[in-house]
Amino acid sequence: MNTLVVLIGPTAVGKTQTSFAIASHLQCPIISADSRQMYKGLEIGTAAPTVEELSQHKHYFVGHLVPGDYYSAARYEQDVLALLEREFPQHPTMLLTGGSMMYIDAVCKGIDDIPTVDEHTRATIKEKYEREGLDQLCNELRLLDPDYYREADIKNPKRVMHALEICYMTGKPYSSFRSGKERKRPFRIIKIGLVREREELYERINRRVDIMIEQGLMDEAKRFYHLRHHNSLNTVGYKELFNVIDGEWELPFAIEKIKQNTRIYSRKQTTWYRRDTDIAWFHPDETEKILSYIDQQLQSK
RNA sequence: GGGCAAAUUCCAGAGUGGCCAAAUGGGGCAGACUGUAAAUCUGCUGUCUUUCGACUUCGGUGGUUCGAAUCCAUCUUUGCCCA
Repeated sequence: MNTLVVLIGPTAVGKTQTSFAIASHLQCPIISADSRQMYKGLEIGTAAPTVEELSQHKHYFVGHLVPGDYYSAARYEQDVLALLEREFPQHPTMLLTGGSMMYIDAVCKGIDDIPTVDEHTRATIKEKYEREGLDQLCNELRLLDPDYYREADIKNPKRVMHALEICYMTGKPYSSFRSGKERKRPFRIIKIGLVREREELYERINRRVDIMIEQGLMDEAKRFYHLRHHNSLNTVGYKELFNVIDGEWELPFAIEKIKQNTRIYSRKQTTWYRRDTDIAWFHPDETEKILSYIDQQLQSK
């Protein structure tokens, strides 16, 4: 049976190094599950694999987009499934790794088939929100999709707007597209999680941010300043430096903020993964243990 | 040496007699998550208790008052000003 090994863990925990060890062991390419490393040009701020690392291990979904390109978890799901179909004949065991929780869940559990919102609808709802406010959008949602309204996070503008976008565009309630059902995959999934003591992780985060600055994160941010309103640049490490460019923040303050926001991000990832009981947890230093765990899982059944 | 101002819960900072365990922001913690998710949003944040509630807090001490973070005295510390 074909197998997808999924390596997850909070940012800066050490996924990259471990992924190389696993990829070498399994002799397979690496599928990145990082929603920001996909964008070309953001290498420093997203701690993307280096050119050298890329030459040693074949990677998919690194730098294949340009900041400003539209992408989503649903597209990622499709793209990865298509890739796996192509790769499994040569590599019956594949490795997926990254920190984008929803992307990983989209691959492992599937995501409902909801139409992609067109530009026009998106602009219409956005304008409506800005002009009439969230309450008005909620009122409308209650009429158009009472089922979703009941369970929706109605304080979250993004959720409310998206539901309305779908209602407007399709003429059907958003909830009619939502099954919430987990998809069965035609391959086995082995989930490996990496953890460190919080203090240890924070030290690594702080150190990594300092290194990013030394490597020229500021230049990278300057290069993409003109695209700062795109979601791909609404990213820890860039948004803070944009404030420096705007003259609102001093650099040292921005650096502290990057560290802090990265710590917050790592905690959010941990919260997400905590409820996933399929994950086997290891310390990143336990490479041998991880490899033998994978072997053992591969041999079973 | 003299004068003035200030000391508030992790931090900043409101509060000037009861509606104050004390606004608001930051930070911290926990959580949600189906379409640009490194996004977006929520809750908690003195102690004990499931709730009701009880108890201890607003630099120290001592007063005034039915009642004080708020008023008075004094002490300590800090800042500013005059020497």
